[in-house]
Amino acid sequence: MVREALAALLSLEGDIDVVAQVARGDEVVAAAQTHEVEVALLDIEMPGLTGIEAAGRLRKARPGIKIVVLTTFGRPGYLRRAMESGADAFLVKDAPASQLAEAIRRVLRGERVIDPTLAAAALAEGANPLTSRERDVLAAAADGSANADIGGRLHLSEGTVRNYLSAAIQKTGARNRTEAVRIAMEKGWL
Amino acid sequence: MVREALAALLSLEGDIDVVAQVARGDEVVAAAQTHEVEVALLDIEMPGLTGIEAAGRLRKARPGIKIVVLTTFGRPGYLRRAMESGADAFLVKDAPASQLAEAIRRVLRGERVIDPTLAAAALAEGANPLTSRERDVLAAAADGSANADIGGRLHLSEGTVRNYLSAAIQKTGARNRTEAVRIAMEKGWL
DNA sequence: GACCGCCCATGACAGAAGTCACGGGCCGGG
DNA sequence: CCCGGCCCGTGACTTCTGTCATGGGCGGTC
Repeated sequence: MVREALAALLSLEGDIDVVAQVARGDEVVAAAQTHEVEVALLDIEMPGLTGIEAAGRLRKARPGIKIVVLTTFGRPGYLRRAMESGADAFLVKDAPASQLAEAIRRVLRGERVIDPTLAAAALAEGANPLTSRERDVLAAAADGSANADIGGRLHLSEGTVRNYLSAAIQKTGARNRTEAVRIAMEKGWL
Repeated sequence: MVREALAALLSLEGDIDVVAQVARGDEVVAAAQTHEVEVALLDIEMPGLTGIEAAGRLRKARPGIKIVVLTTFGRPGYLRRAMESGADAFLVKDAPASQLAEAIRRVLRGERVIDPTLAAAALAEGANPLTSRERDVLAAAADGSANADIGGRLHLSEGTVRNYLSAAIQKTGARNRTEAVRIAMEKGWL
């Protein structure tokens, strides 16, 4: 519904045509192959593939297409990963609607468009301090699984899970796993 | 942005006029007083007041206005509470856009509009089994606070917090507080 | 008045979580 | 080659969680 509404909004702009829409991240590249696309507008939260992953694949498959990433959550880590995946613009959904069409026009002129507040936050925070395994374990702990379950799922001993979680708790500055998950989520580290 | 886009979408329908928009739940009633409103379209996740709370106040202040509740999350508990607050329709955002205008027309004809799948889920699940205090404690535990912190915030002893949490864990069928929070959230019990 | 459910509390106990020290293997950089 | 970081593991220890039994007070209902 939101996608169709945004499409309607963009269609009202005289200089913008919506040539294709897909509901899933893993349908993005295929749609970009079969239509004349100048700009792709991607949401991060999508079934199939996230918008960030889709951006990376689209960049590889069709480097000429400009990419605008749109998301509900202005998490600095999202911004960082989106830009690393080749996005040309990064917008949050609570920005005014006028910025959307404007961002599309600007990326077509070769500019990069980023919310300045978010850019500052991303820079201030530095890179993701979690190692690959720490992220895995923390993500597995997010749903409330016990250490033994996580170990089983990731083929690790229970003690190792404890150690990784302890490290993640230290690095996030949290006081337990639940807080660590929340903080890592907010920063976009997961 | 989403709100403006939905407004644009609805404006394209010949028989619908968007006469007012607000960004916060606590501005809904005031806007309904100063405009000629037949139908109010409310999102649940809003700053200030939730759409459900806003629906209740609007129903009291202006009983004649039809209320359509729109939400990202199709949680049965949301549906239940929305209907109890006097909503005439309940839609999820991942429904096709055409349903939105259609729902507005139907509530104006006096009908109630509810996603049948969601209605079945709400009925199958029964009412919220958590007591008021269990909800309070569970909500306070959601961010990862320790029992002692929760007790301090809610003016309870640590042991009492433990007891309420234990009860909530039983009732949700969870195996620890984190899972209990997740389940209660999914069902819309918080 | 007896009963029930909710509220709040205490104490005891088993188990899970979190910290710390320590070890080995692997790989890349100076 | 040595060092550092990441990976994976063990063992010991403290603290926090979760469960259970048990109690009193309060408000409803039959």
